[in-house]
Amino acid sequence: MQKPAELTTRSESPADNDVPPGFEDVEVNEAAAKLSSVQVSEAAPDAGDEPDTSLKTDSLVERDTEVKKVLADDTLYTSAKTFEELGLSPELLQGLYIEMKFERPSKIQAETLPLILTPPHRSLIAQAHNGSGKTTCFTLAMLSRVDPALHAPQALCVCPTRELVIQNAAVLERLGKYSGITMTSTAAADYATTRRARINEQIVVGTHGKLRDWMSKRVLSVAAMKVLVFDEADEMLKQEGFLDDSVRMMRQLQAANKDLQILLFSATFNERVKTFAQKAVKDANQVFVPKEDLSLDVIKQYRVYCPTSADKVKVLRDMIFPQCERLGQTIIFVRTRETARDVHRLMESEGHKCTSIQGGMDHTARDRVIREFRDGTTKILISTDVLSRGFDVTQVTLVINLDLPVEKDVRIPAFETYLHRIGRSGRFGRKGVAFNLVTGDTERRVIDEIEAYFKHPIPEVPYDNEEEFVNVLRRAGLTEQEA
DNA sequence: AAAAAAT
Repeated sequence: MQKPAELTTRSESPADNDVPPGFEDVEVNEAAAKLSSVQVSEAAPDAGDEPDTSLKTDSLVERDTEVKKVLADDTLYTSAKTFEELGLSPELLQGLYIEMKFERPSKIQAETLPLILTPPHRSLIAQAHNGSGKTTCFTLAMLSRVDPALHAPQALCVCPTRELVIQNAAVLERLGKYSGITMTSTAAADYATTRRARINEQIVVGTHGKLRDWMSKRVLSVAAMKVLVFDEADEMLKQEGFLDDSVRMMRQLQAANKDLQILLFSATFNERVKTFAQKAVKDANQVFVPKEDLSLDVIKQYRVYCPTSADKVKVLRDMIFPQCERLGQTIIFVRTRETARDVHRLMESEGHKCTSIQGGMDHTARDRVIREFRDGTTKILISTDVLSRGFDVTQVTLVINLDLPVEKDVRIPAFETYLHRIGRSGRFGRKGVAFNLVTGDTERRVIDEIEAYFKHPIPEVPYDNEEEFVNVLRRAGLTEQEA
């Protein structure tokens, strides 16, 4: 694993000082200087090979969490080893222990919760691995900061998809079960048409479109908002995506409350989005993970060269579907809505049971597909990138990229999307395998670039050798578990 | 011919 020497090297690497142009240089440089001084003093004992556990309260010295913290001021934060240390209410502790069955904070929770919950409640830009418990972080943050006596919306969580809204609302509901705190979501109700009164619920989860509608109709008041969370924040701040809506949302809430706490959470922040986020959210604390450390080792990744796209379907038919009863659950990602529909129809016509989901379907159909997949009725789900981020089904062990993740210009790899897609498997330390089906020179280049970007090998498996396929699945430990 | 998101 990681040698102490490498830790020291990393802590002094120039990457720590890569202040984005146009950003408030002074503050960041001060913070960076503070950061490196912390690291040097903590790295020093390693040189003598003398274990000094008393100093190792910071995750910076932990081997498997190479986080880089940049603090906005001198406030002293101690990472939390227990939930009790966080000063959470007894009701929230009950939610954690009884309802969620959590015992202690995960690493990202231990690091970020003190940053979020300690006055002056600074904003936070936080990067955390897929399945490392970041939903719990921002959910706890919202629940802790709400005033239960005030019956008005005080925390808002914005998500990129309806499915994520539903999922986050469910976590919120469970964690807040004993708190008496009220909540609603854009997927649960249509206030604009069904009721004229204002939203009284204390926490609101939603997608942009409907939130904007509610706010413009004054159904959702921003007057008492204290916390604004962006889940999948890099996606929410992407130039050609939700950027405009997200910025407008921030301005609107900040206009009502200049002390608004903004929390940006994602597993990925590329340099461009990171730079923008740092400019958009002033004086934020920051927690980042280098991209090389993000490609989770628990997920075995392979490439499968297929001569034609018909051979891709052949791989599904001959290798994947016959194994699916032994495999837990599988998500097959495709690039377009049309492909999702077509592949679904084709496989069904051949007698293979599966479902598909894409943004063109109506809400009730989407909800039904998700429900059936969650309860295990369906083993194989074909999906566009609507589910690439955040979707959490523990039983998913296999991810197939039938189309590689690419940008609008299909020659350009969508690196972040790749990481999010394969992260749908291997949830919470379970096993996971990802097969990338590759046809043609463009996709060949794309998978090579993805491999190089994350510095993580993606070895080849032949497309027409069933025995080899089964071996790969067995070696990964996927076929041991009987359905 | 990209997906995602309002009416």
